[in-house]
Amino acid sequence: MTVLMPTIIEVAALAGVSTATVSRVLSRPEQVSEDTRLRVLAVVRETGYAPNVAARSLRTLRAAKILLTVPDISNAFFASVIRGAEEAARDAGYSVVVGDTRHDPEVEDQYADMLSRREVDGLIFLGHRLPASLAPLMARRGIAAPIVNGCEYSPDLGVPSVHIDNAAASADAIGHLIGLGHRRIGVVTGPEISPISRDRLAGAIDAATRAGLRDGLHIRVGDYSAGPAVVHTRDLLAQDVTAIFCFSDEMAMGALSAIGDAGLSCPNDVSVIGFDDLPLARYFQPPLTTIAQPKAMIGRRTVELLVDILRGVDSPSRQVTLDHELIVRSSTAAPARAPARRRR
Amino acid sequence: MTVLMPTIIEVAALAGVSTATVSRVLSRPEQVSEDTRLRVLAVVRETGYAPNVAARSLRTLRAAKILLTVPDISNAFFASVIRGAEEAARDAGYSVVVGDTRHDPEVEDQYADMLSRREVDGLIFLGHRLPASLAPLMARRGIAAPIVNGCEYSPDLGVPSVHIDNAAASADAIGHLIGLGHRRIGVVTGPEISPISRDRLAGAIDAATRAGLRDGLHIRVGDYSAGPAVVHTRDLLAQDVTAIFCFSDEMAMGALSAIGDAGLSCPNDVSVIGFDDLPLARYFQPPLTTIAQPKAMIGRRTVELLVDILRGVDSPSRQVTLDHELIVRSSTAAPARAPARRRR
DNA sequence: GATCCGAATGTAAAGGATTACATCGGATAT
DNA sequence: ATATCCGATGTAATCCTTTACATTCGGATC
Repeated sequence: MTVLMPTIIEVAALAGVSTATVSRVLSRPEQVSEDTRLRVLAVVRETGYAPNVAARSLRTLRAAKILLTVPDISNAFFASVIRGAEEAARDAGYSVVVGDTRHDPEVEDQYADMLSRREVDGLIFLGHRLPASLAPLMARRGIAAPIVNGCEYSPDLGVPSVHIDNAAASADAIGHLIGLGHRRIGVVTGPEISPISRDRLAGAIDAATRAGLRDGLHIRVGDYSAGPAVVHTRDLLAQDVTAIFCFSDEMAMGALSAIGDAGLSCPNDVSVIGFDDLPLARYFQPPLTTIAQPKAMIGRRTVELLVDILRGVDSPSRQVTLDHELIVRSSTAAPARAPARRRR
Repeated sequence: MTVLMPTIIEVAALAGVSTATVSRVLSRPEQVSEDTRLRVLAVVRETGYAPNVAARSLRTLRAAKILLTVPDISNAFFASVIRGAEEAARDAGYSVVVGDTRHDPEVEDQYADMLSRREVDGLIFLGHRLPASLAPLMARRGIAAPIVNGCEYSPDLGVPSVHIDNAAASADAIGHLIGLGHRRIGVVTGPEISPISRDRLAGAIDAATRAGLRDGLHIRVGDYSAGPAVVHTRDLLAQDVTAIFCFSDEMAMGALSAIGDAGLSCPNDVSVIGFDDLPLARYFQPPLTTIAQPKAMIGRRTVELLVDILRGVDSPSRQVTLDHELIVRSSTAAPARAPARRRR
């Protein structure tokens, strides 16, 4: 290992070939005779040479980087998506730049500028907002723009996306509760602006309506985080619901906390069902019944979709729907005969 | 917004100046007369021009990027550190590339190569291993190498780092339990190889020894994750401990789960204390007593340290110790008079 | 033996920004 | 009026790689 990384020129000189040949050995080895190839490779190994990415990127107009923005990086759900995306990206020769937008449109725009500036080749965003500064690009390139959405499928965005069937998943959750005998069910949603939350709500209402229990649904608007869910749960308990469906496991955690605080017990007095199947969900008290999303796979497929676009591959599907799964643990049970009443 | 991003040459032509002047307007505005500056800025705004980062990076040998590797991105603890790092990086004009090494030395090496290749300007690693491929760089540049560690302070690494006083924090936790009257205390540590875990263990043993309770400490080696902590907790309950100190909140969650499974209750039968103060810790059942680490601040300070190094600033301190705090919630209480016995 | 072909390799332009150095013009000093 | 200086700007080299096009050479074809 030399003090400074050698350039392709030095490698070429040492191997007694031109820089073009060195470059070819590294990127299109089949074009080079075996003799030459081995000689060059030996020099590369000796010197520890690695191509300068800036020069390469300048010449090729490719950055070999993908920007992945998440609305809240401290949300465990996104962590798994990121992991899946990183793995897929590495497989495809890209690295991932993770951007935490903190739900801030201004920050979203800042990150989106990296795409305009060609600092990254493509963008995957897990929120529901397409950054404003990308509108011209979308208008120009449409579906061929190197932009992919994860989770928050929204047809009017016109962006390829990877997601589960949120309405169906939600219907499964409600169906599970109704099947257990619940008739008064609380629902804690995500923000109203979130398409994902709207889909889930539609699915829940639909399932309840089909069972003739539309009026048994008590809906509260949450924001996927635990704090507000605690408040909503208190409120729902006052409505004598026997079960609560939270649109995220974090909110389910808040619900369990509120149920305990109220002197009630889950699932004896109130059942709780979550959404996401976080790694910790099985360690909740009681272990949480929830809808599992294939988090890592969502990350992986968004990257694959994006890489297809970057390579100009005509992918058959620009909307990928992955399977969800209802994971039944111990936080759901048949309701007690008499409606639960809060003690103390 | 034109179809293709214009180059500095076009901007220069439109503004009737040389490319040098455009460049100066953007990076050293004080060197340019106000007239010219305003004229150039107007053209920049009109055309939506932004410098090509590859060209800039090629010329300046700076990538304006920092690589941040974490051993496990799905661990909520790291999420907060990442967020702090990203914010600080953006403040300093850098963006952060997050790498998830999954505790895999090979992946660590792959990421470290990005530094050798000058793909990033510096590296922050949150694990305890300095990637092997960086040894030559460290040997050459020593403390001036653009490498910083977060959390896992290890003097022999010779790398600047940002961390809390883990031994003292751990002693605080044990002191809290002893103060409540606990005499048989379980400790679930991190992996033996983790310096952070060793420091915490040393602090715990030290505190117990000072109180004459060295023999009351029952130590089990965990790995910061919930699963193994469940098993260790079962084991510790069989030893009739009245309190358990876990070196991470995730493990505390596992402990709580195991305590519930054993038909015991926290804190009545067994107290539990964690480490990290994850955002969700307050929603555990019961709300978790834990040691708070300034997670975001750790991220922020690592970046600041690294940026100082990159700028050649002679920072006074290469080891930053941040404050921790014992957060007392409801998972710790005085032990019951009679030693807890497992029911059923 | 001349011609052609193709595989292997070389030459040199291009990619876009930064910056050391050169130049210019006007103000200041003498 | 001349010499000097300084601020503002321009010129052109440089960063390193990729790749279109040119060249070379041995072998096949006629």
